[in-house]
Amino acid sequence: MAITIKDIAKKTGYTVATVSRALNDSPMVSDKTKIEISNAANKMGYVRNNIARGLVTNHLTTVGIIVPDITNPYFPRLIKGAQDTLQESGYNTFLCNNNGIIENEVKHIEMLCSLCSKGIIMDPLSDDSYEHVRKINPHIPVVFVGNCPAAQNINYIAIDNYKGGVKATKYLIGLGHKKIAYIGGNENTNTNRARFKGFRDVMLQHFGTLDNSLIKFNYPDMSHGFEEAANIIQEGNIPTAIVASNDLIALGIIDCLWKHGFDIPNDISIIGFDNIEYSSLPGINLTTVAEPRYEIGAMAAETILKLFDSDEPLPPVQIDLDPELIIRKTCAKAKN
Amino acid sequence: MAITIKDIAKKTGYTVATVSRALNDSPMVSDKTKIEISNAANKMGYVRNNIARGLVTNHLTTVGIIVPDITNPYFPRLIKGAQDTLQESGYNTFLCNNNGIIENEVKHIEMLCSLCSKGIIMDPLSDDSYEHVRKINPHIPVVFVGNCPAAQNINYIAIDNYKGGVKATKYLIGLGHKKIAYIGGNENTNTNRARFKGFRDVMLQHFGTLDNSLIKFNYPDMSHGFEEAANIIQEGNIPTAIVASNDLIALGIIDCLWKHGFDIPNDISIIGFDNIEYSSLPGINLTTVAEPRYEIGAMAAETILKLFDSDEPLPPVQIDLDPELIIRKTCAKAKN
DNA sequence: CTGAAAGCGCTTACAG
DNA sequence: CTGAAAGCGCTTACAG
Repeated sequence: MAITIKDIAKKTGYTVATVSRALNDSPMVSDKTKIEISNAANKMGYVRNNIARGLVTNHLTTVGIIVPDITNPYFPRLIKGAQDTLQESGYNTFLCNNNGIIENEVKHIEMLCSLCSKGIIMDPLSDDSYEHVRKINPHIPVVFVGNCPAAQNINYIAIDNYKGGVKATKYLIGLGHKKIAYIGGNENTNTNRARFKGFRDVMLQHFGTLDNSLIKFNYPDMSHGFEEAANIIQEGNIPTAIVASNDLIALGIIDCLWKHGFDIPNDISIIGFDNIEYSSLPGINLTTVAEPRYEIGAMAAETILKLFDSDEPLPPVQIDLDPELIIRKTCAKAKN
Repeated sequence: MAITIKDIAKKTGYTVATVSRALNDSPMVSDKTKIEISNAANKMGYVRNNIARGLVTNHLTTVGIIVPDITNPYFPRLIKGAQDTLQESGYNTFLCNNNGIIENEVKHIEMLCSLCSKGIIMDPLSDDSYEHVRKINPHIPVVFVGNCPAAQNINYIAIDNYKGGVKATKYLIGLGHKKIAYIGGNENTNTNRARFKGFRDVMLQHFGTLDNSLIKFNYPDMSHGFEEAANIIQEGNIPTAIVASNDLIALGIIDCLWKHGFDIPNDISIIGFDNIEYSSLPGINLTTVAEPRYEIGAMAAETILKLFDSDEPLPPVQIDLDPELIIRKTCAKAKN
């Protein structure tokens, strides 16, 4: 159907070997021949079958990206950062969404390997994610983004989430808050544990105790942020400030508090995590701990590219970027 | 490196042909043999090389999705709709972002074809997009989403954008507005032309004339929406309402108007298009013309799946969904 | 600088 | 029900 190097060989009178070499700009073939062959190829509308090529070279210029949920605005920018960098080097990306379901994650790893992807960039769902990859393919380069499983010798690019939790909590305490709630996401991930640990350590250090009724965990999206805020309100033990483990949760909390007639920030202060685009929207103005997502994606891509190019195993790349506190309008001084 | 059917054949004593058949659950092989072989495969950690398989079957279970910009929240839900459906049928997706640049779109089409994708779902950048695909591959199934090139016999799933433009404009006129501005996106796309045409026809029909100084086109994102709103304000000819050709533009307009001290909706009403998630946010509450993006993605996937399954050419699938006006809080009656 | 040949991992008529 | 063989479209030592 499609035209192949065999067709070009027939047309030009060379063998497929020479055609292949010419098309790959091999130094072993004369310029004259290269020109002749590439002209014929263009004229005939040839497009290389990279699948066949991948079969013999044993890898494709394809890398897989696995994220939990592309509709969480956290991810598109990260993905774009990775794609822009990868594309410059001629790599294409398979994108997989697992919707937070571990079986899907495993299935995607398998599929990526079976499609001969050269590497995987992923935001892992659990501490076992690295093992899952290694069980399926002992050698494929992997770099984790945003979150990293608690494993040794892995590559990851993330922010220092513990420090972020500390920063957010200290900021609120500096504003005079004492009764601070925490609404977090999936506890299986290092990211969520670290953010919460930062919160907990600072609270313990300042007040010597933690009010467990003000600590909630749930799926990290708007509707569950809304739900947990409603739970807190219903339980009647109202905090003066809330730390949300991501902006989506924070948005859900804001929605809920507004619907219950609370004034933000005068009744309750809110701080989020991630600094997604919509947090800076007029009308939202969420104070948050920023994560440079585009850069994380780009750095992950650069890292995996380096792994591709190197013959020897490289020391693990483990980067904890400094989280930046973005002060907008959802936090105010505590009233006495 | 990885284990192949050859290894399994050696281990079990069958030939690769039988192993291949067994693994594909062919009716030509006995259950006993199937079990024996699949046990061995599992024990050995076999994962099928789909690249090799694709080479001989001449297609992979891969479909490409091409969109302008994944960070526009319009797309993630559409992509998810397509992916969820495709995944159920065992298809994986290549995702391509072209950032609105036509050369990138062409490059992506080539790459998808060279990687033997079985079909392409795309939001085209121009009327030529269909020809570009056909030039590279005369037969690959394509379905357009959201926007469709002005070509015959193509498959597309979209909303009736003309009707959407009409609805938005009539709603504003019903509220008593006369001086209505229009801030639109990329004029190369049918979508934008149709939305604007709806606006223009209604305005002409009601007022007999159009104020060209209140009509702007630019790249469809927040910052350019902001920019064009600023232009209108600076020119001093202030409208009482603005139609934005998408929600992102509307958000930029709102940001700009607020910064200039306007009250929305009392000074100026705003209506958008798309109903992205963030338009319903507390603090935003954008009135908009909804596009059921997840469903569009899912329908596109179903359509392409049908094309895969059919031997004869199918009549083109051309679906214009009815756009729904979502009334929230950014439009008010015009003051006299 | 070019060719002949083997092979990447799989599938699939053709035999038996 | 199973095997032997050809082939998918490409690349790459090995010769010359």
